[in-house]
Amino acid sequence: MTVTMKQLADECGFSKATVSRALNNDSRVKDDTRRYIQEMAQRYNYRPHTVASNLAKRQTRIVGMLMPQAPRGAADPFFLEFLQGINETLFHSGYSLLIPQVPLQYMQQALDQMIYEHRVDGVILTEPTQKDERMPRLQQEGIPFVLLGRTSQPDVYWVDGENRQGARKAVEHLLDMGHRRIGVIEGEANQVATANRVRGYEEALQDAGVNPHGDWRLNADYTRQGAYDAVSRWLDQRGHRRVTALFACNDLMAIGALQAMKDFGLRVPDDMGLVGFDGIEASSCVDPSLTTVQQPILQLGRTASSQLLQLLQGQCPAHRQIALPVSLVVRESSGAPRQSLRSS
Amino acid sequence: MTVTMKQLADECGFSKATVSRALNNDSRVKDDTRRYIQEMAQRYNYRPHTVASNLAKRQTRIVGMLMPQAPRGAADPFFLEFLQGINETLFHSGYSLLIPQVPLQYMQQALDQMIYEHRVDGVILTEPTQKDERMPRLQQEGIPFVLLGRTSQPDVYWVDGENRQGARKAVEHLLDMGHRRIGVIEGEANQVATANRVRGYEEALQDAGVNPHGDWRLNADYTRQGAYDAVSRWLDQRGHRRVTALFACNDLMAIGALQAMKDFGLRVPDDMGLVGFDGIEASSCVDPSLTTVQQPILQLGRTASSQLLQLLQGQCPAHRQIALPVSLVVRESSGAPRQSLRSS
DNA sequence: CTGAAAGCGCTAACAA
DNA sequence: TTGTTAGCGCTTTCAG
Repeated sequence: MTVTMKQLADECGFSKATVSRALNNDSRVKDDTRRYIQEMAQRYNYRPHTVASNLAKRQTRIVGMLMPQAPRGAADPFFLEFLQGINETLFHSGYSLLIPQVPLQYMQQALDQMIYEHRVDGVILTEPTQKDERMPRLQQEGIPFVLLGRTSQPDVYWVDGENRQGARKAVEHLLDMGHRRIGVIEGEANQVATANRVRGYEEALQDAGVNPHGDWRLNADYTRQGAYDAVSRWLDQRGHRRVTALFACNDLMAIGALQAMKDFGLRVPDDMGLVGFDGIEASSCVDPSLTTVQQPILQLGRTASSQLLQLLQGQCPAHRQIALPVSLVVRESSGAPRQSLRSS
Repeated sequence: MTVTMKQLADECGFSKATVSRALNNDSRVKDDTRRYIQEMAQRYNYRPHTVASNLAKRQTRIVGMLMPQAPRGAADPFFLEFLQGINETLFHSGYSLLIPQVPLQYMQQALDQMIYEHRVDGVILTEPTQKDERMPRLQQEGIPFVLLGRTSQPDVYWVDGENRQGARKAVEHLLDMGHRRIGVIEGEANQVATANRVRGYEEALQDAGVNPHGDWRLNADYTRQGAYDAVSRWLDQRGHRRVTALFACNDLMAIGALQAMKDFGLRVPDDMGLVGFDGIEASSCVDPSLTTVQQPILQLGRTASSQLLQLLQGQCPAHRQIALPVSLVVRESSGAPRQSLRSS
């Protein structure tokens, strides 16, 4: 039994136009009538028909988000927390988030739907790759978007953690703990974030006068299982014989590495130091707890979405590029003394 | 540079109506013209305007999902996997999922928006409480919905895991391992799932002739931290003095319990056996790995969404209530021998 | 099999 | 300050 605006208008004795204005707080309507109409709307339990309103306004009040490439994705707690930051912000501005969480092969199709079928007003992209073809598409269609991650294109709005510096801090910490031969578990190779984290790793070693050996690099895909497999193989092949610590490009992989080492009979940190990246909750739950680079995950989500909201409202955000600082959280896996969860 | 249906129609030399029919595979249009029009649509890169189409059809092709009450929610891996099952199914039918992941106090508001402002065609509810006021709302508005969880209302469509039987299996397993005094870490009290799991726990004990003691019940809220705190307090107060094993109503709480025991200096399973519920991925990652009751999480999501899709398409699903079986996965925390991740 | 015309419910010029 | 009049882009009777 829904009441339409026309019915409400008739009931009020005003025209649809006035009712529409009153409900949208247009300044051109007399205070009395606005109050009256709003009151009536309440009484008749009137609710605007979003779809109709959207059609007329040529908007959807929906923001699309393309989840990262499989096999990473919603399984990574990082993105969950990120999502929460986004949702929070959007909700308060009356926007909702649409996440076509689909298999990789449909990713393009999902983006097309969002863009060309007018399903969303704006988009949040994550996990940019070296030459990401999603951005030109969005630009061409004039759809506002914000990127989680960074790109060299100067006209793109992005938000990112300090990947390179974070990785540096992680590796410098391992160096401080006395390690010299430090390996790295890399995430997917085509991602910008991977490149930057690996760069930070290399720089730290370089500064310490250590020349990274080819055997010290393990390729994985940002998943736990992927890292577990890669590290297991590496251990089996005795690729680790001279390495005393590993820096993993994210926590999930660090956790996988931890398990592989356990299964191989290596103790962490005694036999092998380990540092992760992201600061997901699980990093504090594993045993030994994981030393990691804490990203301001929620904040990344909030920032990305509020940038996008500004764009959608036709404003021009103060900064196009925002890099948020990260911090090293020292726990057990890198060799520090045990600590309890009690303090948390 | 979007092309509208009118433009396409003009280009084709047909009327909008025919074009609309052709593109929607209406049988009343000649095969030749249909093919021709579809070809032209491709060529001109025509994309239907979803909002307009939705307005005319009085639908949105969007399904809303109300995430569980805080503090549980998107932080629980269970729901992520569940979500994935839903998304998969919906995507293949051209539906998308809207998840207003908002603070608890806005939950009602979010539901209202979805319902009354015609933002969604149907809803998936989770975590029913004893007297859940969301269902009457939806029923009154005639909005199709499916429940994850169960209810006594006979006319509601629901999908659920076998909570009671699962809990029984868990506790019977502990009994088999020689435990008699088995405690339970309960989830939020007002949830139906909690009641059923606790019931299963009680029944198993009863059948074994064990009379559960009041001290054996710990109250928590389905979160890791909540369980950590509850168990820590319990241990401090020496409430555990006669208990040799715990059944946690979900894995997250089991993990929290694990940490609390570690911090207290108790070894699992030697000093205290532990079994969880859900079978989230993390249950196999912790140390010791967690014996748990595996729910068919993905399948729950798929089933719930395909039930809903049927309702949305005006069909009548074969079953109103679907209870999917669960299975006990025995790992280390209940006293079984260590096992490697390699097999996974 | 195809077309004309009337909406879907709301917004936004343009008048008054 | 308010009302009139066209749409937004698509679907769907109802005729032909």
